[in-house]
Amino acid sequence: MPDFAARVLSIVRRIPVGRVATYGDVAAAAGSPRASRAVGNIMRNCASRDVPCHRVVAAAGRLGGYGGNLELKRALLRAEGLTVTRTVIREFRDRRWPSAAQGRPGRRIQPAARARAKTGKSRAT
DNA sequence: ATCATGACATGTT
DNA sequence: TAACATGCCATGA
Repeated sequence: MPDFAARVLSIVRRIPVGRVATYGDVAAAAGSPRASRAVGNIMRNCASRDVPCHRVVAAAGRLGGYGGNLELKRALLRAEGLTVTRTVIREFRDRRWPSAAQGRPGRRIQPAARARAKTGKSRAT
């Protein structure tokens, strides 16, 4: 269903200059907050140059990946007025996409995912 | 507290 | 089916 992809592209295109969004944010805006991987995949295609895939970064302000030209991504970000360190963006949460809820009042837990995330290993006591 | 690892979730290719 | 430019949580060191 290309809808998702189209939606993602549309969203990424709406990212203003000097601002960045995470795959998760884009995915969430696209309708599936868990489809961050899908977003990355779609970006990888980068069918449209109108899509500033370089403005899409990983969580925590990390750049994430960029088809072998990761430094290019950093350069682009810096060129937009962002401050990027070796691995993360400074003031990231301050430069986050306005629509992406800057305020993160604690992380919501997902009982479902968490229940399976236990790896089934021996848990303490 | 931080880094790394394991596992699952979600969608496209 | 498996891989991927991820994310989140919990655990282990």
